[in-house]
Amino acid sequence: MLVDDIIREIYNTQKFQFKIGEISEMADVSTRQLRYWEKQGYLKSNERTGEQNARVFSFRMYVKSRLIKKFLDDGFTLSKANEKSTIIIEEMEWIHKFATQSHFNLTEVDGQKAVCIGSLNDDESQKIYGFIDDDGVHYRTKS
DNA sequence: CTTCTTACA
DNA sequence: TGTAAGAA
Repeated sequence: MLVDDIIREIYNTQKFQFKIGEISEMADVSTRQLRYWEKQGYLKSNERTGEQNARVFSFRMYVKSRLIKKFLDDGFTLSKANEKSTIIIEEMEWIHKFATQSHFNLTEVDGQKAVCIGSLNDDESQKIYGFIDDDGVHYRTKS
């Protein structure tokens, strides 16, 4: 399975806080592994909650456990799987920050949200805008 | 039924 | 890593 497919699969999830059993089921990883990965510092759980001091994992940790699982399946060692997963998580965070902090680039064109990519010359009508819908991303000038 | 820790195969 | 035990 491709990383992009996993990301897409993950973002269809609605819930954003999970118990270890839920992470285990969703990411297809044993609870034993999850506890071990946490002990190694590959995963971090939030403040323990409830009577049994049960771990609570964030959505990000679900993403990471799912990625580690993918790389383990690909034959990487746990240590390497963690490194590769960490890089992807960091990239995702960077992109998320970029997107959420780039409001100054967001405009409305023809009633649709769009981001100005720039223009090939000084002509305002030549500015290229990026749009996104269910079919994906596409670019065009103002109509 | 779930999770926790510890210990052993 | 799996599994079992006893406790919460």
